[in-house]
This record gives sequence, structure tokens and C-alpha cells, in this order.
Amino acid sequence: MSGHPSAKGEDNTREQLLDAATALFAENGIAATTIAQIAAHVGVTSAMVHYYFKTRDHLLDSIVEERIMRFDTRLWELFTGSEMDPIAFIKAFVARLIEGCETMPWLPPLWIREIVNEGGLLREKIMQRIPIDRQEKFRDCIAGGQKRGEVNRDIDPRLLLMSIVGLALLPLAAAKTWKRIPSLEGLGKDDLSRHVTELLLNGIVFSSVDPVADRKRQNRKK
Amino acid sequence: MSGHPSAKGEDNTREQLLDAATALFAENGIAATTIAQIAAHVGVTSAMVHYYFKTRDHLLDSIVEERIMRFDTRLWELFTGSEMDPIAFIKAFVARLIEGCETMPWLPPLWIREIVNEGGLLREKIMQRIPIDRQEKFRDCIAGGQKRGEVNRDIDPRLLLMSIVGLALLPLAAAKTWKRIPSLEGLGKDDLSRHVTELLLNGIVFSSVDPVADRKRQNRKK
Amino acid sequence: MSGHPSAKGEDNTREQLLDAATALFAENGIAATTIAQIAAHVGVTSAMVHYYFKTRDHLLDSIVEERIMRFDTRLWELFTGSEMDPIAFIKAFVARLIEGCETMPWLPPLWIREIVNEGGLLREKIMQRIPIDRQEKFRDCIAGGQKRGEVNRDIDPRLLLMSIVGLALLPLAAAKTWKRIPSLEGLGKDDLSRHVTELLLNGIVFSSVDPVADRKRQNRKK
Amino acid sequence: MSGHPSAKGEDNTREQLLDAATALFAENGIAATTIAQIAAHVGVTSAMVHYYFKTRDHLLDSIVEERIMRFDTRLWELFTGSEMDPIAFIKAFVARLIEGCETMPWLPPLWIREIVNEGGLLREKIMQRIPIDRQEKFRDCIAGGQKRGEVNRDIDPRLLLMSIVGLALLPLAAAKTWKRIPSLEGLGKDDLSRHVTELLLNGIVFSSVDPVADRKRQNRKK
DNA sequence: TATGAATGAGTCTTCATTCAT
DNA sequence: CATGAATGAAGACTCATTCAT
Repeated sequence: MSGHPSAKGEDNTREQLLDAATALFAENGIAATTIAQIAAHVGVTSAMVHYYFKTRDHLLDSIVEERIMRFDTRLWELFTGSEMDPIAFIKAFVARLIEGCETMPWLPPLWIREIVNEGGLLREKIMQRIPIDRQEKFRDCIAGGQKRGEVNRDIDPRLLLMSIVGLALLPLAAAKTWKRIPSLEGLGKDDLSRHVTELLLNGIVFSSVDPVADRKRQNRKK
Repeated sequence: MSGHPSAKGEDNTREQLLDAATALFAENGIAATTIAQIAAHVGVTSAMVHYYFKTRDHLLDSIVEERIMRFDTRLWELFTGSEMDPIAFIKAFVARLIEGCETMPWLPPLWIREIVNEGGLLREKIMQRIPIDRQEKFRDCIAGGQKRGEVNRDIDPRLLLMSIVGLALLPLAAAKTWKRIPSLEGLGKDDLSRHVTELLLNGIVFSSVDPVADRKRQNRKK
Repeated sequence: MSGHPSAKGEDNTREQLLDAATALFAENGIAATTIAQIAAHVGVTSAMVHYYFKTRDHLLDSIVEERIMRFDTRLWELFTGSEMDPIAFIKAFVARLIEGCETMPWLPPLWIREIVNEGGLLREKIMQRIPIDRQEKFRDCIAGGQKRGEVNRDIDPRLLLMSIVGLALLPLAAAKTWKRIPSLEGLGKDDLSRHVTELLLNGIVFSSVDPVADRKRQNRKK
Repeated sequence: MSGHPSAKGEDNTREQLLDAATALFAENGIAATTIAQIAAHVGVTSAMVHYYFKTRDHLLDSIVEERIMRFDTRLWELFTGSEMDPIAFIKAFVARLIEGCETMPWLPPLWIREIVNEGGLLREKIMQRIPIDRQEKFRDCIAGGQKRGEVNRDIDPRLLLMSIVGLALLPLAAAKTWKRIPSLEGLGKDDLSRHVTELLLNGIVFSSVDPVADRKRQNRKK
């Protein structure tokens, strides 16, 4: 059993390196992380990183494929097409997104800094791997909801996805330092999830006297 | 007068270097930008950068003080204290934020990557310079609105500021590559401003049959 | 029998590695060839090369002994001593040299770059293995011919061997790239052999009116 | 005067590095010479080499252009075209070649190992810079001599240039180790020049009884 | 035999920084 | 002010070599 490197629970060096790289890239940024740091994190020499990944760029490729894209794929499994109910989808999407980030806390910083933000080092790699028409279908889904009177017509469907990412991921990307601020200490995944969903669906303006909003609120309480 | 480098109209090398540094840091990230690149952008040698800023870290300090903090100060001038009307403030804040980014397009990428995000190279420097109690006062302002029934009580006041930043700044931080996507080409500052304000205030759920919401909408059309 | 790795017809890994190493060293130079390249050429890992040769330097030793020196020994079998007929010996020597290189095309580049040329990586190893007095005997053989009036007295016996090597081996060492030049395409071993022998024996000056030269020429046509 | 780096006799660092590189490449081979060795030879750090030449490959380019090609150009100045007298040209060419190598002793090893020989690291760079038609014109010159009965018709004009290089340069490329052999100690440039010219023109076969050869010999004595 | 994993030493290259001019 | 020359420290990558299996 000890001689079986792929045995469940037994992490081989390659996998450990991938984990360390992902974590350090998320923590300090890709540009600021050296191969030697990654190696040291696992207790091997930097030559080992080259042994497994050949080059720094190949390491990035591996992270994209074996870590980030897996997350992305699982996240979008929910989305079945442009005919979906937009409100229901967004609720589920946000929930899954925030939940997923709990087991993969490296995702928010990586996604924000290295993919979304200008000059992100993974942007191109991710762009090439994301299904071209997904964004379009999502827009169509929202636009459909607007036509049917289910979705606020003053929302721009082209910007909504980015808004969701900004609302859900940015706080998580800031979380580590966040936690150092005393008054934010207690904040947890569920608080964030509730806040984001509420903001996305109903905004900050209070409207409880309104029967429609009341109905909405009741629905929301699952 | 010759000793007054910031004299109006006098575009001296130091100022140009600061501009170039800010722009390049925003574009490629601080860690990925070399002193030589900054110098080349202005047409001088990297020794000049040291002449004016002594060290790389001092250059960062100067950028924080003479660029970023100025932006931040002007942005928060609006905020007069925890007794303000939260809705009105947020509307004005978002407007000013997005407008300000038009003349200082380096702000969103810098803010997102180097300040908010984990491992940001300016985080500590900024933290030390931001008034400690500002965040608290903002939270109190929101909480006050909630008590008075003006603000949605399911919103978390501790998270709202980050939400605003995420909604307004993240799209701008992504803008340069954004623009390459054909269907997003026409998107302008005003589209973003409208979308963000609408989302923040009312969310995506459509509620036009409700007279309160109607009233709200009319108010919003300034 | 299993312990006899050089058994006839048994092309074992060790022999293949020696071949690959010799070929690659000839093609790219010893310094520019890695153990891994040699191993890959045979389809094994570089650890195998160490299994058979222990170290890079030992591999060089093996090549010298089992490849180069065998060639050298066979080449000089012709030379029976300083009393030989110099002209006849040189004719035979050149012929055998060029012929031998056809089955061992790695010899010219190796000999020129790694043995004769300054800084050659095999020079010392070869020097130690070549019979000390051979060069001297060859010189005596030539000097004898000069005394007897058979050999041009303006030739320097100390330099002649090097001249022969330069004439015969250098073109072969350059051959691979040589062949890319269109006008040299047809050039074969026999052309070279004829050219070199003719140049060595009679030089480029035409002297057909002279009866002695005529006699010489007729002799040459075998 | 001391502040004038291009003042006659005062070698600036760049020039010294070029000299050191050329010498070391000639002595040990390009592949076996490190940037640090070159720098150490001049008493600076290896970073300086990159300061002046940016990259190892650029350094090679500079050596080709500022050292080797200058030699080559001066060498071929003698050659005025295919109508030249071949015998006279070859005599002059050999003399100039061997003489030039006395002040530039790095040339023979470099030319033999890195240009002529298979896998030479400068081959491509030199090929691109040598006039395409030069070889052809030289061949025509020889062929013309053969037609006019001045040149031995059994010589192959396509191989002659390589023969000259082999005869003149190979001994020089081997010289440094050569000199360690006691019996070769006294050998000088003039011995080589005489030997090579004699061999090229008349070969090793003695033919003094022949009046034509006699006449030739007299001519040869300048 | 044969391999995969691992390493230490070394190479090229980059870059912030210094300093004399 | 401004530069060119110089450097030390560090980073990515290579490679011969070792060793347990």
C-alpha cells in the first residue's frame, strides 16, 4: 500500500506541488512567487518543479487545467441554457460559487487578480479554454427574463455576470486580510451568501410595504 | 519656484515618472513592472528613477500618496458622517467613483489587484493611511438607514462597501481586455453607472406593479 | 554466454548507447550533447547510461577505446615501419582513411573537433593511447624518401601527416552541411579520394609536357 | 585624453570582453566556455557581459561581425574575380592566410571547429554573411586555369578551397598542443607557409630532373 | 536490467541599486 | 540633472549523478 503512489489520500509530489503553487500564487500573486518557494513549501528542491512541469509556463497551464478549469466546469454545470429561469439560476449559482470557494479558497484571489483584472497572467490561458458562447447564452437568459417581465429592465445583461463575480468573489479575495479587522471577524460564508443574494435580487432600498416585494421576500426565505 | 516641482503647468520628469509608473503598474501589475520599463516610458534611464525616488519602495510610497490617496480623499469628501442619508450617499458615491475613474483609468486595476486582493503590494501602505473610523462610520450610516426602514434589512452593512467596490471597480479593472469582446464594445461609463446604481438600489427582480417601487424608479430618473 | 555482452550479433543496449553517443558527439560536439539525449536516442533513460558507463568521462573513455582507437589501429596496420616506400604508403593510407570513414562517418567530425583542434575533449585521452614513436617513424619514412630523391625535399616531414588529415578529413567533417550546397551535391567518396591523392602527390601545377611527370601520371592510373 | 574611451591604445571593456570571448572560444570551444569565464578574464562580473551584449547569442553575433568577418574580408580582398591567375592567387592567399593568423591566433581553432566542422556553432551565422557567389567565382578561376593548361586537370575545383583551409588552418588550429611535442618545437609560421605552398603547388613527388619543374621551382623562390 | 524520483552544482539572465563623471 | 558603467543577489532552467525499487 505504501508503494502505491496513487493510493487514495496519499498525495504524490506532483499533486502537492500543484497545491502549493496554487496556494502561493493566490496568496502572493503569480509574478511574486518563485519556483523555489513552491518547492520549499513541499520540502523538495526547485529542480523537482522542473522535473514535473518542465517550465514555469507549463506549471501555469497545469494549474489552469487541473485546478481552475475543474472549478469552472463544476460551477457552470447548473446552467442548462438560455431558456432557464434567470432568478433561480442566479440564486443557485451564487450559492454554489461561494460554497465552492470554501474548499478552494485559492480561487477568489486567483480569479480576480490573474484572470479578471488587467494584466492577469492567466487571462489568455483561461479565455482559450472557456466555451465561447457561454457568456452569450447567459445574456440571452437574462434578456429573456426581462422580456417576460421577471427581471428588472434597467439591469444590463452584458454586465450582470461581472457584477455577480464582483459581489461574491471580491470579498473572498480580500478575506485573509479582511479577517484581521476586528469588526469583521465573525463574518462567514453564509453571511456573505445571504448578503450577495439579497443585494442581487432586491437591492438595498427597503420596500416592505409593497405586497409584491413581500411576496418576493417570503419566497426567498426558502 | 525652481525648487517647487509641482508648480502648475510644469510637467517635470518626476511627475512624468510617477504617471508612467502608475500606468504601468496598473497595466501589468507592480511585481511585473521594472524600473527600467518606467524610465524607458519617459525616455530617461533607470538611474533617474532612483535619483527622484531613491528606491523602488519609495516610489510605491509616492504613488500611494500623490496619486491613489488623492483620489481616495476626493472620493470620500462626499461623506459627511454617519448621519447622512445612505441611499443618497451611495448614489452620489457610485457616480463620483465611476466618473473619477475616467480621468484616472489606472485606479481600478491598481485598487483591485494591489490593494483589495490578497497579497496586494500596496495594501499595507494604504491601510496605514486610510482613516481608521471611516469604515465604521459608513456602517453606522447604513445601519441607521436600516433602523429607519429606508434600507433593506437583509443587507449586511459590513459588506456593503466591498460590494460597491466590486460592482463598480471590477468591470473597470477588466475593461481593457473587455473591450476586445465584440458584444461589449459599445459599453461606456454611463451604461456601467446606470447598471450599478440600479442593481445596488433595486436588484434584478422586477417589481414595477408595486407603487412604492414605481415611486422609487421615478426618483431615480433624477 | 549471458555475461558476454559483445557476443556477435547481439546488439545489446550498451553497444547501442555507444553508437548513439558517438553519432551525437560527432554531430553536435561532445560539450553540446547531454547524457539524456544519448539515452533518448536509444529509447532508455539517462540512468541507464550511468548504469553502463558509470560517468560521463568513462563514457568518453569507452568511445575512445572501443570506437576511435579501433579505427586508428586498423588504419595504421598498413604502416610497417620507417623503411616503407613513402609514396606507396601515402596512397594506400589516404584510400583506406577515406574508405573507412564511409562506414564510420562519425570519425571525421570527432577527429577534427575533439582530437586535433585546440581544446578538443578527447585529445588527451587519444594522445595517451597512440604509440609514441609512430609519428617519428612516419617522419623518418618521409625523410628517407627525400634522401633517396623520391620525395619532394621542400616538403616538411613533420607537417605531412597533419596535411593528409586536413586534406582528407576536413572535407568529410564538413560534409553534412556541405551537401546542402547545390553545386557540391554529386561529390562522393571517390571524387574526394582522387582529388586528395592527386593534390598530395603532384600538386595543382600542371606539368604534362614533362616526360617524368607523364610517367608519374601513367603510374597513378593504377 | 584619459576620459576618451576610444583613444588609441586604450581598450574599453566591451572590446576587452570581445577579445576575451574570442580567445576563450578558440581555446576551449564555444559550448565549453561560460559567460562568467569571459567576464573573469577581463576582471568584471558576468552581468557586464550582458550589459554589453544582452545575450550569449548576441555576443556570438558580435564576434562574427567584429572579429571573424573582418578577417575574412581582408583575406579575400586579394581575389578580384574569376579571371585571375589561379596559381598566383593561391600563393598569395596562403601567405596572407597564414600571416593573418599570427596576429589573430584565435582564427584557426574557431574556423575549424565552429564554422567548418559539423555542428559548428557559428556556421549558420557565417554562411549568411559570406557572399554567395564567391565560392563559385573561385571555382571558375580554377577551372579556367585547367582549361588553359596551367592547372592540374585531376584536381577537383570544388574541393580545392577546402583543401587549402585544411592544409593551412588545421595545423594552426592544433598548434598550441602541437608545440608541446618536442620534435615540433621549432616549427614556425614560415615553415608552415613553405610546406603548404610547396605541397599545394607541386605535391610530394620529387621531380627535379624535369626542366619544367625546375623552371617552376625557380619561379617559386619569389 | 531498468526506471522514476530526487538533488546539487552550475549557467544564463534579470534587475534594483550605486557611483563617478 | 542625467547618464553609463558596474555589481550582487536572485530567478529560471539544465544536467550529471545517485538511489531505492
